[in-house]
Amino acid sequence: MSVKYREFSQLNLPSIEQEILAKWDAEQAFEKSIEVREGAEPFVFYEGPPSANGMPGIHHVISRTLKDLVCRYKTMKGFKVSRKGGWDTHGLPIELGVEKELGITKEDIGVKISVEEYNRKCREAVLRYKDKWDDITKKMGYWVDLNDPYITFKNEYIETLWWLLKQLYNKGLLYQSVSIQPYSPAAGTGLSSHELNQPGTYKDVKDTSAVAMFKAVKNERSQFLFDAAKSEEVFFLAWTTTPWTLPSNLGLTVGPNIDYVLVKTFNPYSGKPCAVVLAKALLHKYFPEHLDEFEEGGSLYEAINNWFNHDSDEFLIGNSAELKVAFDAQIKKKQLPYKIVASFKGTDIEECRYEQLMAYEANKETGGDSFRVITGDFVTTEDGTGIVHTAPAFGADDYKVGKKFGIGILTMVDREGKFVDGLGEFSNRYVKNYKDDPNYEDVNVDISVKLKKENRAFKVEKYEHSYPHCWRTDKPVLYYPLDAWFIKTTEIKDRMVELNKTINWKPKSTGEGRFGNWLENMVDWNLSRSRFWGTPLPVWRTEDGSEEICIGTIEELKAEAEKADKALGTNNARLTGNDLDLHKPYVDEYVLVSNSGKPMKRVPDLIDVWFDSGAMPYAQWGLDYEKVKKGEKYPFKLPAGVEKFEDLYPASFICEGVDQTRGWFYTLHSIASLVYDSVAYKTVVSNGLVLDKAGNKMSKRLGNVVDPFETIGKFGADATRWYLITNASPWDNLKFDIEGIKEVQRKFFGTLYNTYQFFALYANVDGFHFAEPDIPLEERPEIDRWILSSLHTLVKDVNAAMDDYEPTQAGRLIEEFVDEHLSNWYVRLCRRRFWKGEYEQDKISAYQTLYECIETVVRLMAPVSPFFSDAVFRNLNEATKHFDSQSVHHVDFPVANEAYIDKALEERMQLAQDASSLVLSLRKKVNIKVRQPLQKVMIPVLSASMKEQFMKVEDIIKSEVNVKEIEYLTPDNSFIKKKIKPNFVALGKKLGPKMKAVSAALAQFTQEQINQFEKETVYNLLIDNETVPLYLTDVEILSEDVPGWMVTNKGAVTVALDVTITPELLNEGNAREIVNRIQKIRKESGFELTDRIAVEVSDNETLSPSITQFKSYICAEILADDLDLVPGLSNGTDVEVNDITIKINVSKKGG
RNA sequence: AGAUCCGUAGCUCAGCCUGGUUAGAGCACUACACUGAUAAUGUAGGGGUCAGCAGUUCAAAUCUGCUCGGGUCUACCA
Repeated sequence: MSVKYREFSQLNLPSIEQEILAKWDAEQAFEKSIEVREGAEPFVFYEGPPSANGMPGIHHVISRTLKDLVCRYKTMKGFKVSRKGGWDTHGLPIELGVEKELGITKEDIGVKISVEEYNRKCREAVLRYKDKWDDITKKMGYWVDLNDPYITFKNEYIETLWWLLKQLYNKGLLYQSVSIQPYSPAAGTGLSSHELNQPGTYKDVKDTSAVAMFKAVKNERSQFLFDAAKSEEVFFLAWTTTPWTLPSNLGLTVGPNIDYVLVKTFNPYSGKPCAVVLAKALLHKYFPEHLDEFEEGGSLYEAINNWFNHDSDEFLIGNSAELKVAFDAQIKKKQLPYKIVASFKGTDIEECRYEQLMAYEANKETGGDSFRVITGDFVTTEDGTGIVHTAPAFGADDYKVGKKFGIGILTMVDREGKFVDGLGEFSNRYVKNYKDDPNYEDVNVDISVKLKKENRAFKVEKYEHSYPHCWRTDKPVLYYPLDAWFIKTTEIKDRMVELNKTINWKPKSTGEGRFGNWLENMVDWNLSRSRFWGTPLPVWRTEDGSEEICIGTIEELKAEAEKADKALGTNNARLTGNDLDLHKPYVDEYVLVSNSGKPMKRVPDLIDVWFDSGAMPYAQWGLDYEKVKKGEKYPFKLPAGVEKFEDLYPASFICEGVDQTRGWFYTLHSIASLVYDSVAYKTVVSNGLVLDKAGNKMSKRLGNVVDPFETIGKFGADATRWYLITNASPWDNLKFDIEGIKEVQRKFFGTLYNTYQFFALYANVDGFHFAEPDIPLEERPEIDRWILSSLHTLVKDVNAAMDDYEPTQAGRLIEEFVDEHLSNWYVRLCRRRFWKGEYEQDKISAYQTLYECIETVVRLMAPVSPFFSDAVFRNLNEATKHFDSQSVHHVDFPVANEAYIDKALEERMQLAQDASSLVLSLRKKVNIKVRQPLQKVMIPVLSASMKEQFMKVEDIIKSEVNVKEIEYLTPDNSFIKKKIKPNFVALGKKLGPKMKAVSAALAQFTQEQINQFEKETVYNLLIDNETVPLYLTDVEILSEDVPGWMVTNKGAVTVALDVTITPELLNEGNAREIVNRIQKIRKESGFELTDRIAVEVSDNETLSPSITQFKSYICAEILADDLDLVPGLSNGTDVEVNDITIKINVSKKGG
């Protein structure tokens, strides 16, 4: 039984992957990877459902690679990792897609197309690209169960959502209220934040803004203002960019800790004296810092100053025509004379009252205790006056603060965007030009003019700001109170913050910053959506809203439906058959009956699709009626082989793009917190975006989208995955560049491939099958022990990185090992061991060592690059049967054996590498090729342990750089020149400020001083007339030079090379050259590695002595039985050795 | 506007948490070498105001603050 290691014909990752894919299919490798862990501790993974109505992009490949590699890793670590796929099927993008396809808009639904038909189209559209998704999933090697995915539009799924909603309803956490939402009067519909975030919706527009004057009512609370002003009129200044909201004004909000001032001044339009309140910080927005041309001591100055201090509003200037002219000029220049007469905090004017600014018939009744000064944290002093005009109907902040203080609500604008009746001259006018009326006159201007005339405007100007517009009509949006259903997340905000602290966020900052911050500023979750294709809210109500029911299951719906049929004679029965559908329009046809016998209809709302996905931990399994009836905590179906829901919940790990922070991550977290007082996931990885190579976001519009099918087809999933993972941390944005994949393919996979091919080539020749028992570590040569030590260090580090969800680090470590250690040092130095000599201990040790390295590496990289690792693993394992497993994905992840790790050994190999590299660079400098042997290298060693370290790797250095001997120069040797420099870390702490002087003094040390220091181990340095004792640990002494030799150094390693070529050395060099030429001929002639040859060489006076002297060496190297010098040899190949041309004739023996 | 990440060689990234005096890799470029791993490999070279400014310190790419630039999310608010 001699199974050979399969050799690859070439490194073609895509074709290797196809082969492996076929095997996985045939062997059911994925299913088996879960089976082999049956009974093991579960590692719970949740798949964030993608929406299959768009094509998969390369950015999907990165997050799915992360998901996959963690799951594969955990599987190899012995966990049972079930992976149920899922599809997100509701939501606006799907509706928009269908509308685009049909060429219709929302208005057409119910007119040109029935809701039924529309929803049927949506249902068809949602899985349009499912095939493509399945295909990319398979091709990229993402192991997830696609046979039984959860689909959010299915009745079972929706039913579970209903059940969850009912839990919230029963806890009193689901309520209806008004909310201030973006609303497009032109389109007559509310807009979602998604719609508001469409490109181009925010436009810079110039609006008429006004600072209005709200007249304070004199009472106990405000008395101090009137006293300070010595006036009968005091005004609060408040700014608005939407004057049309002024008739709906009900309050003025100030910042509790903001400083305000009361200023005595004049109205800039009427010139009338007045006293106004505004934030101190914004004073100079309205009043000049210097009153130029308002001379001190002038008569106008006197008059106004007099007025400032006067205790009545009587206008002093009016008596003098001359002063009046000067005053008018002053006002016209907007150089308002003013005087601060009081300073106070926002809290000091809280609860002051003011007169309604624009009182009409329609806004008489306000439904609250209106026209008060209230406080809110959202007030800033960046703009306006620091006093916020508050119209609760038209701003989310306004609404919130208004509700808190009970100031009522007025909605003086109807849904078409025009003022209601009863607002005098403004009644029925559009607040913006919603109808494209060419004669539209801006009502905001008219309001401002009116305020000016009434002495109630302090400043009116055009103000440019960015304002949202409806993406469909291009008309400005307004914020408008609409009925909506909410989940009272704010009630458990503190608990959610607390639970969040137990979640392991990668990276940490997203959890603490972005997510933590979001939780801190949480508002109630607005569930309502006015759409057609989505999960309906399961609440039925009587017409007057006095009675309602929340339905939790299909059974409950059926029972209620039947009850209604009996009580009201309705025909619900037609809906409850087998084709029952919980979507619109069917669900809206149910009429249920209230306790008092009244009919109830479903409220029109659909729910936020984020609830769909956030509920997937529960809804993916569906409800188990038995458990529902028993009132179990987790009444969900369980898949085969799972005993309890706790084995499926919460997730050990989830992973999505960082854009899901306030999406899926949030909704999972809130539903789990609300319903189960639990986290939904213990670890969450949020990956960054994939940008194009210039750092731009990929978008269809820019045409810089990378097609994952093409990339994977061309370079392979493994190279793509490896590139995505190792190039940047998952949470950093990735600049995707095809060149990077090519590099990974060439450098990493190419090297590993070469290493394997090399191994297979010789192992097949020697018939190595790992049949022999493991050679004990201590019997293996130094270099074997070294690579094994490095390997186990690697295993340890990779385990640590993977456990910490740092696959980038893990991948980079593996790369470095394969390139630097395994290929570039171990294999290169050990090549001869594989093709020279008999099949005995040293050779077997080499095979065993290299085998272990390759096998371990492929197991380490299997999570990231599942295909190639499996291909190599299979090739190895088929020959050795090391593991009783077909696939690398069914075996355990390597565990480091500490006994193999020898840090001193790794260190000295580093010394050997450094020393070799230095000698090679010296050879290069003097142009002596490595094949030419040299006599001696001298290495200064600064300590006994350093010498010992070097001696252990001496042979390696000698053969690597082709020198005969190494001589060590000890510190007492006067031959080397030393250099001393401070040990900054140690000395810095000790000396502090004297550091600089000591450093300078050390630089001046002579060889004698250094030697003296070394001998006495202490040196008293005189710095600034102060003795500073230095010890050897305070400094570093390095050898710098060996006079008369070729010297170079790197760090602590210095080498000196004897470059003399003696005739003996030259002969040996020549012999090696000849070996080299003959090997070349062998190869060109296409001989087998094992073929024996006979060689004839033309006699030459320079080279023949070399050949004669090293004949046996040459013969051994080239597998020659005969080597003859033939004078005047005529046939054979011309070969040049050190500028001499000779002829060589090589013939195969026995052939 | 707020939060957050990022800014180091032409490009992609280490180093920063824990401050220490020649700031590293790979790619690309240039030159040379090697040729029984060969669609490989080695050696050498050029290439850096560590985004900028200020501070802390004997010492700052590293710690602090601010500014600028880029990305993302949230908001758009009088």
